Amino acid sequence: MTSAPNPQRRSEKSRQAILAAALALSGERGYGAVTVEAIASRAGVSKKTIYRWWPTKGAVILEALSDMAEAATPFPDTGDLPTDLHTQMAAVLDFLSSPVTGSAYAGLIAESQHDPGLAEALTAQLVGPRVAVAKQRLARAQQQGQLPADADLQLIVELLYGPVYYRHLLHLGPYSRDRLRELVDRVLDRWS
Amino acid sequence: MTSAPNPQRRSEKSRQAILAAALALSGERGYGAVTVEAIASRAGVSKKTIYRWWPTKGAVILEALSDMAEAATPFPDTGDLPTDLHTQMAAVLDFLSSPVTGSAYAGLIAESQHDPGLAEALTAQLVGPRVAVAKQRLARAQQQGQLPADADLQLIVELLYGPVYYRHLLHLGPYSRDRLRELVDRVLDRWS
Amino acid sequence: MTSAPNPQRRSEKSRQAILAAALALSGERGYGAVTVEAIASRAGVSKKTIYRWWPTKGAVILEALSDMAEAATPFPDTGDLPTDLHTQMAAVLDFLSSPVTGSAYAGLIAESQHDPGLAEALTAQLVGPRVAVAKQRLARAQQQGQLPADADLQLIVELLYGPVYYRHLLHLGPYSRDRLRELVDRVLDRWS
Amino acid sequence: MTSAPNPQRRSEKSRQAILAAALALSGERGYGAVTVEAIASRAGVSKKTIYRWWPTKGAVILEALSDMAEAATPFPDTGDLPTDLHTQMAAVLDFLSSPVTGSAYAGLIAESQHDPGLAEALTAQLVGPRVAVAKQRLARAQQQGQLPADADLQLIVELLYGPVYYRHLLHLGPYSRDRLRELVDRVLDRWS
DNA sequence: TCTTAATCGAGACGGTACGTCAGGTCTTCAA
DNA sequence: TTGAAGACCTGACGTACCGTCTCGATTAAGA
Repeated sequence: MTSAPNPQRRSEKSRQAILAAALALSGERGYGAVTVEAIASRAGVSKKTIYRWWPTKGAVILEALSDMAEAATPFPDTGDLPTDLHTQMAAVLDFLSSPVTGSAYAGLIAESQHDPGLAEALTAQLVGPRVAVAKQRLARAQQQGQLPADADLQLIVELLYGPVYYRHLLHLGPYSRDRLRELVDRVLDRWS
Repeated sequence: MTSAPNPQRRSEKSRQAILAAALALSGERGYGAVTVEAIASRAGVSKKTIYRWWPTKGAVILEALSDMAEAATPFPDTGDLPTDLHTQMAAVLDFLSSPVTGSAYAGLIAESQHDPGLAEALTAQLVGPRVAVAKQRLARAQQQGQLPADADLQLIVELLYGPVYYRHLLHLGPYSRDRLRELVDRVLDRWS
Repeated sequence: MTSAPNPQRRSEKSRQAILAAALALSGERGYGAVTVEAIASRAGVSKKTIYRWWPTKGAVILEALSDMAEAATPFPDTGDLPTDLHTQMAAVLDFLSSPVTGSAYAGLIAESQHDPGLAEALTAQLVGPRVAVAKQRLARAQQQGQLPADADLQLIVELLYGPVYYRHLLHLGPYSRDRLRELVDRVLDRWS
Repeated sequence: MTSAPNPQRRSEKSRQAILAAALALSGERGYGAVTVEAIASRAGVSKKTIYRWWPTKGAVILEALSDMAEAATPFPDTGDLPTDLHTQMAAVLDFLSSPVTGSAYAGLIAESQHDPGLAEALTAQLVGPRVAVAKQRLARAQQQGQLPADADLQLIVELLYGPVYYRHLLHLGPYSRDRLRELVDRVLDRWS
């Protein structure tokens, strides 16, 4: 997706400016305002430079979000499984609700509906890794006997994240911290 | 959304042609090919006629899907709660997976990310009603003692539909009928 | 041009309103604002009614101008040829320069460049009759010996009106009364 | 009118194609067929490119005609004033009557009736220069004593060109070469 | 240190679709 | 049976972005 013809001479300054401009536009004026031309103009960069390094404006947004997500809290392991899950999901919720990243992420999911390549990159770079660490945490809990050996980890993950994304993408409003805790407890209930 | 200034003399023939053309385009060439110009051309209708009755191509698609959904199976009540839920959710799943309605529905959710008016209409006309009948079925089960009196029906609904939408919108592949049954059983298990 | 399919039941009130609206629009907002829709709206009349009686907006304007021109001063005969010519030409000049009729007339000539039917009607109904009376006046002067028997009356008319239209249509500003008098004298001078 | 924001990198090939397409359309199917879309389509050019360099289709036609007119015969000076005038006016007449330029020029004058900017550009670029050289020729004749010192050159020009435009724009048919000669002789008669 | 080749900004280019406007035809309903 | 109202198809308008492309100017290698 973010293939680079020859990354040696790539201008890091331009790259930063482009990613920042894309996020800023999305945050300030909505994902609809994110346009290659608008990004170029705001970043003080030519369109050619963007197309040289990214195939799509979606790829730009994805890279911007990936950069941010990497910096965000990794999955904690305090020994208390429900609390750890709640901590991590709260981070995801903040990501979805933040004025900066929220519309960008929602727009990205939206755009991935018509762009298979973007869809793949999105799961590979943004969603997949986070799901993977969640599963790892659950597997560890399973090894420690906090979850039955035959617990279906994939289903647990879907029961946890599904409702969060569902509410967000259908504009039903985000979960409160308390409600999120309730969700986690209820899902783990019969497994723990 | 789909407000009509003066629907008295509206041409029903044109309306049908437009909705059919929109769905057909989406099914055959993807949501990206759904364009006001393309709809007009295929429906043998002028763009003006579309803009007269719908504010957005999204509103056209929404109306087309609403028309279809109304005709689809209503929520059954056989007395067997898990089976009834499974039946209804399978209908939703088919709606999401069908080559005809699938890309249209996904595209609609996508577009609603940048269009608040469309988002509202989407929940009001398409999602809301179906969630409402699901809740009614659950409430009836509750009255009959199949669910505890303090069960959180809203949470149940989200645990059921959340994963389905989640998998669909993040392109993780649809549930099989068996897997769907497992999901229903697992969720209800928590309140038995 | 202004043919009437069935003039029996034609509403004189509507006719007046339409002609007045057309002239008013042209005078107030320029010929470009003269639109069948605008005329209909301002005259409180349906488009159909206009199309029933006139083939073109140009025909409407033409009829409006013809009505006015008929009411204007006929060609005088005081015995003094240069003065009579000057009087008549001043009337034409006023017609061209008036805020009410000016842009309408210019627009009509303009439109006649792409509409042969309108062009024919324009000369037949508006220009032709006025040229004819001018020629009649010149012929009378010729009979009375004020012009040589072999004077080319057609050429005289063209030398008189040509410059007036030329200046007007090429936006060189209208003649002053004095300058107009000079023109008449100079032209007649050639045949004295 | 035909101002260029930054003409350095303007594509001369596109410019030529656009001007040629505009003239061809006007010649083949009349000025009414001259449409920005039709020009773009025939010239193999995007509409944006036309709008980038010209404000109006009229401006395109004007530039096309200016290019042609520049290439046409300059005002001759054989020493014989009437003949020189006749030569030059015959060129104008051909311009007006040619199937290629005729309808374009007439349409241009027509359009200038509702477009003040175009009107100005028309006189500045097309009409003005040609009138100026005519006046220069007359002034030279005046210095050589072929015309009286107090001859009104402006009026002479109007008496010469006025009738030509008058007949053309009111669709009275063009002058024959002989008739044109007659006109010139008659106008110069009392001044020479 | 100096070349030299890729990258940079700028923005013109051929396109597609947008949403609007006017033209001219046709249907419905009240008078 | 007319006329006001206005829906309808057509086609052009002028604009916004798309993704590609040439320009010089800059810049960071490798010679």
